[in-house]
Amino acid sequence: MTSKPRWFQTTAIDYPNSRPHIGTAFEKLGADVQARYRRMEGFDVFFLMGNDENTVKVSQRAAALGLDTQAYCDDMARQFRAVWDALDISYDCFIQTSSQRHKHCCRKFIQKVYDNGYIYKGSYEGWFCAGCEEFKTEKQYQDNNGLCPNHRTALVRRSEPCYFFALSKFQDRLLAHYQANPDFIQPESRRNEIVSLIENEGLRDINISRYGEEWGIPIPFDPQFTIYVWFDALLTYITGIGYGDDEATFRHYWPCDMHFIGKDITRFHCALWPAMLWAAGEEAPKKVYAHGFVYLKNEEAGTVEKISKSLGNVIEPMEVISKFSADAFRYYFLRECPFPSDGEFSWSRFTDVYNAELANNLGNLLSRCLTLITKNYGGILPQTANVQPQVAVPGLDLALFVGELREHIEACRYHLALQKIVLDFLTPTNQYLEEHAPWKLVKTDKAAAQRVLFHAVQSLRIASILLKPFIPRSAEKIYTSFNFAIPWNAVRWADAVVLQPQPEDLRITAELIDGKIPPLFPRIG
RNA sequence: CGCGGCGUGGAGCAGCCCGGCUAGCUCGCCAGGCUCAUAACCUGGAGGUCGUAGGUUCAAAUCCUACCGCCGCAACCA
Repeated sequence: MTSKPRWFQTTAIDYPNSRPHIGTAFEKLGADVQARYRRMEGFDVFFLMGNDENTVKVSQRAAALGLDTQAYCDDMARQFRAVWDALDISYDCFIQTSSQRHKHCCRKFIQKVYDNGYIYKGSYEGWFCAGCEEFKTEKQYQDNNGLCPNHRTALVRRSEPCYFFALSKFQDRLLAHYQANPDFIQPESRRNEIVSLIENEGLRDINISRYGEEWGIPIPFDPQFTIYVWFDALLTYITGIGYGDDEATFRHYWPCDMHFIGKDITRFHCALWPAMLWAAGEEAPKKVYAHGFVYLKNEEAGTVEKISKSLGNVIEPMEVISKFSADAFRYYFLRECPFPSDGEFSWSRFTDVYNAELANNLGNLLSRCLTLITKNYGGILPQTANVQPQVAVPGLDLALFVGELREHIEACRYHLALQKIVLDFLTPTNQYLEEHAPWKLVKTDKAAAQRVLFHAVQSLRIASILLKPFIPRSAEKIYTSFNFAIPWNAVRWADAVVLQPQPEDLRITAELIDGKIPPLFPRIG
């Protein structure tokens, strides 16, 4: 293992009932920015993702399609990964809960919790539908006047044996943990929610078994039962890094630095999960980050809708990626939808943000710099070797600026980080060009115009570094358009602050067509 | 009284916690400028009862009270 500080992060694992939509992607994007940023900061990053397959609904869905459940899961996992790959999500491992490795390690874990005395046998009573072969919640019972929402047949009161996890025993310890670790649940609003929930309602022991299911992980100490999907799903976070079969790797990365989850499953991660770990003698994760949701803005109706299959308003990421680009997709959601709270998607908003900030501001800045240097200097700015560069933004304290961005990124306020880059850095650089007008200056004082361009290009270098976690491909294109000394792969976040002379004259290395670079972000018409 | 969030010029937001310069920003709109650039860029302008009604204060978008409206969560919806 390396001596670098390590950074282990996960995203929630997804049900492969259907393909991922833009909301699912939102979470992965937020996590990906963090992972990329941490790598630039020199961390030994491990980024875990996966699919949650041991649920009855998955086997039902497979059966409906006439497929073997495992084959169905494998195919869905392939499709999920195809989307994540297309979005440049830089995960290190993708785990399927139907994998033998996960099942094996999962059984080891639950056995340990059982041995430690936190699992006991009891019976679960509730409203059961014979058609669905599952219990319905009290709310479902009431909403449907005692009938099954699917079968319209009467629900029957039924009790069956089951195993309980003694969650209630951890209530005080959890509250103490929240108190001692104020950052454990982020953002703060979610933390308040959980704390008040536990203080007001308390925690009950939960049923962690299902009886008579074929699909799922059998409980080692009573194989007639399978493990409740949540108990099993959460365990990916440790089986994915070797719990139970690769002790060294597990010890290296655990406890997790950040679990990225949706705000709807906060309680599982903030209450159940730490309790499970403690019950097995392991440490709780360091931080759980519950991000907001993406809703759809219905432009005709002027309303905001939840994304759902039943409403038929699902937008698949691939639709946006193939129409525009992965970076356009990334930029929109990271810039326009606050990660800590909710955001909205609409095609017209997408067009606005893309045109205004990516095409007109960033892309155009690159174009004008490249063209000016090519036309007037043949692509090389003479006598710029060993010249001290300056920031082309008057009054900007670069170190302070980059430091503020760092704080935003570490708190997952990506929208504010991007806003700052555009407003406080890119726009002023465009203004700088306007003010010094090198296209005019070059006619009277070629050396002065050359200095203006030299400094303006520094902005592009800095911006590309700062944007690397957000829009990696475009950032690379910008950076590699010039002969900057440090290779792209070796660029650190801190390099954004460093203004250093280069041994060579600044020159354009981008591939030009008729002396011009094709627009980085062609405007959407 | 289940919990939580929101309501600021046409649209989207910031400001509110720790009241105080002419309520700030982006998009859109209008008028100029520039012409290096992706009809892009730059400058200026119009447009606001800061949800409603009270209260506290020399002073409230900002604090207090009530009400109205919208939304999310409510233990297998990312």
